[in-house]
Amino acid sequence: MKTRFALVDCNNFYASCERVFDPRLIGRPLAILSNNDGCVIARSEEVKRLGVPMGAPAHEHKATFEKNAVVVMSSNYALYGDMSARVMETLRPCVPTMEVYSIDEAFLALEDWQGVEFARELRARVRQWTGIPVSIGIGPTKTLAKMANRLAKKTLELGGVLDLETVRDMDELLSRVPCEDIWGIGKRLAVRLAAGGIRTACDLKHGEAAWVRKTLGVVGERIRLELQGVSCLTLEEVPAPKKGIASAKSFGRPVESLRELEEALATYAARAAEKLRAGRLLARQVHVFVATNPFSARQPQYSAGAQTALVRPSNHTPDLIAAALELLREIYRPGHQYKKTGIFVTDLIAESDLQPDLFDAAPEAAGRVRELDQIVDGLNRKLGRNAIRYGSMGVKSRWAMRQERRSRKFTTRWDELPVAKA
DNA sequence: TCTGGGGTCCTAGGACCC
DNA sequence: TCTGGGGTCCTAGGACCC
Repeated sequence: MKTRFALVDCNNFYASCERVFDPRLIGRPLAILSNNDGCVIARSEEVKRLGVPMGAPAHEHKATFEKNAVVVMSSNYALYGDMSARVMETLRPCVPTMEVYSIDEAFLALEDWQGVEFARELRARVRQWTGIPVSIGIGPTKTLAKMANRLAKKTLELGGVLDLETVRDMDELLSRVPCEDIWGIGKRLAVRLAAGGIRTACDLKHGEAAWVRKTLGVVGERIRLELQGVSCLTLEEVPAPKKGIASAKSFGRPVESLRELEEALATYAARAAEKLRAGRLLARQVHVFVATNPFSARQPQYSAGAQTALVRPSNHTPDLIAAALELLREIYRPGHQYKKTGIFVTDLIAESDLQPDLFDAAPEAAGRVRELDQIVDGLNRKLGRNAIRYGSMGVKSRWAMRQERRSRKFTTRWDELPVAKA
């Protein structure tokens, strides 16, 4: 039995989520912005056709947006995360195994009989159950399934589905795919390949093994084999345990005072602690960084980081805040216009793997600490993020990111449910 | 004026050990 | 006066992904 992979990818995912809950957006050009309303991170087809590239700074395209009546929205991750879960749960029972690859993509392992017909039905089912349109690419390796998916999305006549088994001349097809469109090859590697005369997926597939290995390392060699149909990347059904958890954000406006940096960093540290607890993990290392705005050429630049080990692995909010603020005071230099700060916790272990320590607080005290965290998490889930917070996180948050046009949390908060009028 | 956030994997080089 | 080589672990930096 030969293995075949399908890649299911939601079309313009964030834009599609918004359209499910506001049908007036259907057919209108729609752009979704990153945190801080900074970059364009999702575009409806209409916006793609206007030539606004992925990741473009929003302010550079303001005129295009105005001229074409583009609806511009802030991103709403609570909504997208929940819609993603619905899509994944729709797919899961239809195949023997699957890997959730990102918020809007899943690799499926297919049985022999599952081909174009199956993919069409699956596509219709996801559309009907969740409102989200998807494209499906099928191939003998993950890299080829990914490529099939891109082509399915781009070629309207295919109806959103392409199985490479139905393609007669693979080399002809591969010769129309430039290297930088191959999964795993970015701009830099494409330049290196071009220096050796390799410009298309077909060139790479037939490239000389030793040269590819030397130029791109094992990563490139794997891709070359995958293009030949030799599967090197397996389906990761169970997600690998996390190695680190980050929480970092740019400010809505520049920040100079230590006091405000501390508030922001304490807020991110609390968020990191919350994520640790959600995954039943403890961190041993805490890294902190600050940076000025790298795009601001006229201002003096400063960026710095520092790290420390916690006395005992922890996911308790005050522990992380204390460690983070101490590091911040080490690296803070007055007189700079800071744009960003963040925390990164690493060296993670499962709560259940913690070795008891001779000097640990009495068990009942540790239990109370855990209970306090659980109460805070519970209230914040119910009342909204940071409804209950530590004093060091501040109240006014003048540094908070901009999010001027966010839709409601239609599916995850009772008080933001959509209202239907009959 | 305005340029995201959260991850992964690989490699090279240094420290250290035997 | 002579002064190895192989293995492992760690870290920083680069490249990629969505």
